[in-house]
Order: sequence, then C-alpha cells, then structure tokens
Amino acid sequence: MAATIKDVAKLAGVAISTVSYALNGSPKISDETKRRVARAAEELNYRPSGAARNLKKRKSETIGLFLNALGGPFYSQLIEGIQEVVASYDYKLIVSSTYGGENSSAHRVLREKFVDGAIIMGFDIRDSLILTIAGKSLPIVVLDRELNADYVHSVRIDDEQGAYEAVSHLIKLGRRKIDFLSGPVVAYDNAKRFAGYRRAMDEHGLPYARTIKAQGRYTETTGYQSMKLMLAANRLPDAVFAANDEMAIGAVRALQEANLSIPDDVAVVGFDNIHQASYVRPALTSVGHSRYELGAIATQCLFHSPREGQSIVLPTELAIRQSCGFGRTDGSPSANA
Amino acid sequence: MAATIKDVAKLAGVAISTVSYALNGSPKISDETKRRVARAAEELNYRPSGAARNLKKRKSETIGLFLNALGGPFYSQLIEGIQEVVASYDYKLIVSSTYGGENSSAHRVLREKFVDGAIIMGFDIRDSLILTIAGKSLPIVVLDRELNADYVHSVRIDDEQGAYEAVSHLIKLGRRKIDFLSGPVVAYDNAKRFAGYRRAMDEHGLPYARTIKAQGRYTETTGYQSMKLMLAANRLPDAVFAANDEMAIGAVRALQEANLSIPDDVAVVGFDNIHQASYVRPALTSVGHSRYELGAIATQCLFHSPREGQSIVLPTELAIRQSCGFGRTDGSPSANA
DNA sequence: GTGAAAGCGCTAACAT
DNA sequence: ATGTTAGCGCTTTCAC
Repeated sequence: MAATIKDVAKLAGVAISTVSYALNGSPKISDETKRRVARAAEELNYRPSGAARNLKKRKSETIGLFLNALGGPFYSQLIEGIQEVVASYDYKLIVSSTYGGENSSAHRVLREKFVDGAIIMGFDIRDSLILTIAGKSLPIVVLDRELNADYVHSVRIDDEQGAYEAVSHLIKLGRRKIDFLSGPVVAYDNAKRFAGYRRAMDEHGLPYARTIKAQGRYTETTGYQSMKLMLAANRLPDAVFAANDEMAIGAVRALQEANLSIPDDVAVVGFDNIHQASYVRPALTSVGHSRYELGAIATQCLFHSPREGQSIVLPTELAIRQSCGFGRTDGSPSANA
Repeated sequence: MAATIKDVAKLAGVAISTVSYALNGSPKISDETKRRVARAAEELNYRPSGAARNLKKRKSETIGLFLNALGGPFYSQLIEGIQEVVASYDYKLIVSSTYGGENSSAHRVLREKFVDGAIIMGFDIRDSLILTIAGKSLPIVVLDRELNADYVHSVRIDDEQGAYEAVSHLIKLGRRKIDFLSGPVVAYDNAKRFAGYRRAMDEHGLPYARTIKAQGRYTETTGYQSMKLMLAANRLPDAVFAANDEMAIGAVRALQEANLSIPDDVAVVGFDNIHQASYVRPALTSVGHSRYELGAIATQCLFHSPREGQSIVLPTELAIRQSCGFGRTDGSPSANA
C-alpha cells in the first residue's frame, strides 16, 4: 500500500493539514516542521495523489492535445508551440489519440474531464461532442475546422487562400491540367484546400474534376497510391497540387517510378512545408505556415478563454522550390545559367 | 456548475448509488429505472468525473507513454503498437513529454500517479526516479536502457548487435576509415550502438576515435552539423555509421553539399530504418527493427506485470540499400549490369 | 431492485 | 504556527 498524507502526518507527528501546507510550501508552517514533514515524506516515499488533488481542487491543471495520428512530421513543432505556453502557465500537457472512435483514449479523456482545456485536431472528434463538453471549465480550441460556440475557439491557417496562391502560381508558370490530390474528404482543411484550388482554376477558366475521386489519408503511402491510380487511368496532368506534403512526396515517388520528370513533365506542389519538403529531390514547393505559432496561439486562447469563441486565421506563405519548375518549357532554374 | 451524480439522482428521483449502478450497466437495476436515469443524465449533460472515479477505485485505467520529443518519425509505429494493446485491455493511453526536466509534464504525471503503468523512452527521466516510483500499482517499462528492479521491465532492441552487423557489413565492402556519428552521449542506445561499432572495428583491427567528439541530438540538423564539422576538420572517412537515420540523412546532405558521392566517396549507414530511409536518394542502408512490436511487447509487460522485472531484447535486421554501395571500387549494383 | 452511508486522499476554511 | 473538520464526486458494502 502506497503511503498517503495520513501516514506522513502520523510519522511526522503532526496533523494532516500541516503536512499538506508544509508540502505545498505554505509560509504559515515553520521551517522546523517543514523539515520534519519532508523527512517523513521522503522516508515513506510519499507521492501525493493527483486524483485526490484534482477532485478537491476541481481542476487538473492539465491541457489535453487530441490528434488522430501521433508521430507525423507535422506535429513536432505544433506540440512545441503548445508545450511552451502550457509550461509557462505551469500546467501539464498530455497528448492522446482520437483514433478508435467513441472508445478512443481521446474520447474518454475528454468525457471524463481529465483536462482543463483541450486542443483538438482530428476529425474523428465530432462537432456535436465538442459542443456538448465545452464549457467554462473546459474551453476547447479546434485547429482543423471552423466551429463557433461558447468556449469553443477556432484557430487555423488560411487553407483556402494558401491553396489558391499555390495553384495560381502553377497557372502563372503555364500549367493547365492541374489535378488535386485529395486528403480525407471528411477533413475540413482538405475541403478548404480543395476550395482554394477550385477558386484559382475557375478564375482562369480551367477545367477540373469538380468531385474528388480518390482520397488519401494525408500519408505518403496514400499519395503514392492515388497518383498511381491517376497514372493508370491514363490521365497525365501537367501539375499536381497535393492536399499535404506527405501525399505530395508519395506522388513524386509514383511519378518517378513512371519515369516522368518533375517538374518538366509534371509539377508538384504540396501543403504544410514540412521540414522534409526542402530536402527531398526535387525539393518540394509547398504552402508553408508556422505550426509553432498555431500551437502557441491556440494554447493562449485556452488560458485567456473568454466565453465568446474567437476565430483566428493565420496566414500562409508559398515556399517555391524545384518541384514546380520555373516556367513551362525549360525546367532549369534561371539562376543556374 | 457542471452536473454531478447527485443532480442526476435528484432529477431521476432515485438514490445516488442507483445512478452509479444504472450508468455502469449493473444487472441489478431494472430497465425502467435505467431509462429514467439515462434520460436525466442526458438532460443535465452529465459527465462523470474521472478524478472522483480514479480516487475511489484507486486506479486510472490509463497507461502513460513518456518520450523526450513527440512527433519524430520514429514514434508513429511505436505508439500504434502500444495503442493497440492498451485498447485491447480497455485502458486509455496518454503521451507526455519528458522535455523540461523536473517540471516537465511527464515528471508531474508520473509523480502524481495519474497512470497505472508507464512506458518510458527518454533519458531525461533518471533511473533513480524510475526506481522510486515503480511499484505494484505502477509497473514501468523502459525502452531505452537496461534497468532491473521490482516492477521495472526493460524491452529494447539489440542496439549493440545491430550496430556490429552494420559496421561489419561496411568493412566487408572494403571500407576502412569508418566514423561514428554520435547521438547524445548520455543516451543508452547511443552508447550501445557505439559499442557495436567498436566491436566490429576492433575485430578487424581498424583504428577509430575511442571517444566521441561531436554529439548530435538524433536530429537531421545535428547530423548535418556533425558531418560538416568532420569535413571541416579535413578528415574524410570512407564510411559513416550514424547513430540513427535522421542523423544519417543530415550527414548525407552535408556530404552532397561538399560534392562528395554517396556511396562512391563515402558510404553511409543509419539506424532504425525509418520509413524515409527507403525513399531518400540514395536510399539509406539502415539497421531495422519493428517499432510496432517494441511498443506492443512493452505494453504486454505492463499488464502482465510480474514483480520480477524482465529484460527483453528484440533482434535487428540490416536493410541494405544504395547508400553503402555494393563493393568498394565500383559503386554500381551488380544486378544493374 | 433500491437506498443509506462510509470513505478514497486530498485542500482550505476555520478554530485555537 | 498547527489542528479539526467538511467536503470534492464518485464506488461499493450492507441493509432493506
């Protein structure tokens, strides 16, 4: 049986409350008593119970981050941004996966009020759940959708505009048959990126498939597969705009296997500008944004937490690299001449 | 104020205990009552308090995974392996970062007994802490070190043997001046990989630096930097064995920038065989192992949890690709002829 | 089948 | 400066 505050009190010969005060550094307790208590706690290898503490204080001092897939290259900086702010408020951060639907760890952690605030990026957490659990003691920030309600904030990057600029750039370079390599159709950001793609295409009167045929899961493998599918269908575009970088990288691989040159035959542009984008060959043009900022700002929302949910949209910036070429006819960078 | 079980009881016109039984599906409660309780809970938007539940049941039904840096490419599969097993026991999984020393989220979560089991991979959690907190109600598995005690298990991959085989392979291919690109010297796995490297070098009477000069942090950037340093020191090896793939990829970049050919001028071998290794150019030879298995086995240890800590070592397998060449003098694969 | 009541390990108001 | 005490919101034993 692990030692409780009671055991410590008995061993130190003081009252339970004295132990509590002493261990929490209250100035009301004399140094002498504090030492005695500390020694007793040490001797018993006493660890306070977080559960009891949370129950009593009615808060957990914990922020939860809920993602569908942990471990992607995308999340590293996002988490850093969150971590930094969470730590500055002297809170803890736990991350949990939304994978597995209703019974996922994320759902359970969320439902059981284990956290005092939640940052959600993962479409398997439905809007309806978010709306029912959000409240004064559990503000929520969503990063991958637009959702407005009391204590529900939305912080996101400008997917639509970013996609628009990327595709416009391809068009400016002379590309005409531009395909969209879709991520999950249920994903809000994917829809927005598709919308930006459509706006650019429409503006220039270019034809495109209005509906998404093949959808990927934002992974390199599904990007590869979707591209293979396109190639097998004998529809060779002169450019591909992928819903994210991982899918773009998968597409590049499929194109290279088909002995197509990038960017000469097909230009490829991704989204997110992950670290990898700059060192794959050819280096990938991508719509960039600061994931650190995204995380940091989202977390600030949580602690600030006014009742009226805000909606913040962060800008994107196109990182132009070799994969989209520098003009239609010759694929060589002019600076290389 | 959020509704508690008391509010539900009052609204449903039953006793608190009845609500508890009803909501937890006890067969002792009539269907009629269950319906009434469910309706009341629904109406009040009642969410049970995890803290109260944990306090009463003296367990959290949660497993914690503690890593120093979330989001690396390495962790994705590891987490899947863990997640799968955790879910099969109907437990939750939370992930927390060990970054930040004593005040990191990981430390606090561990100290406050928020989890019923812990999987630790991150050298910022000291052995001494692990030894004091481990116990019957908190078994621990460490993945990145050898540590034996009651309720402390160690599951790891055979770093030493894997490194030995990788370096032996390089030697077999005719490489002689093989440098070790070190990760953090405090990391146990790094030390083991260095040891395997030394064993292979010693066995063939090859000279090498006995001490680690430059150390990286297992990141692409630090691999790049260390390699730059080596090159600046005018010490051109004919092969580099990197402590992990990310560092190897960084080294490749540095070598390519110096206009050196891989593998003709310098062969490069990494460790971990991350997904990326197979599609960087040149494809990276790497010591592979199953991270999914690692995670799954570690988690099984937690639930099995006999007092005597076990020590499990998983095998590695060298994935041979272009970056190490196929012989010393010609760099072309024989199969290509 | 349902209710009353004890108590999990803490914190904090209040008393001394 | 220290002790007493009343809960926090649940689960579970026991009584009816």
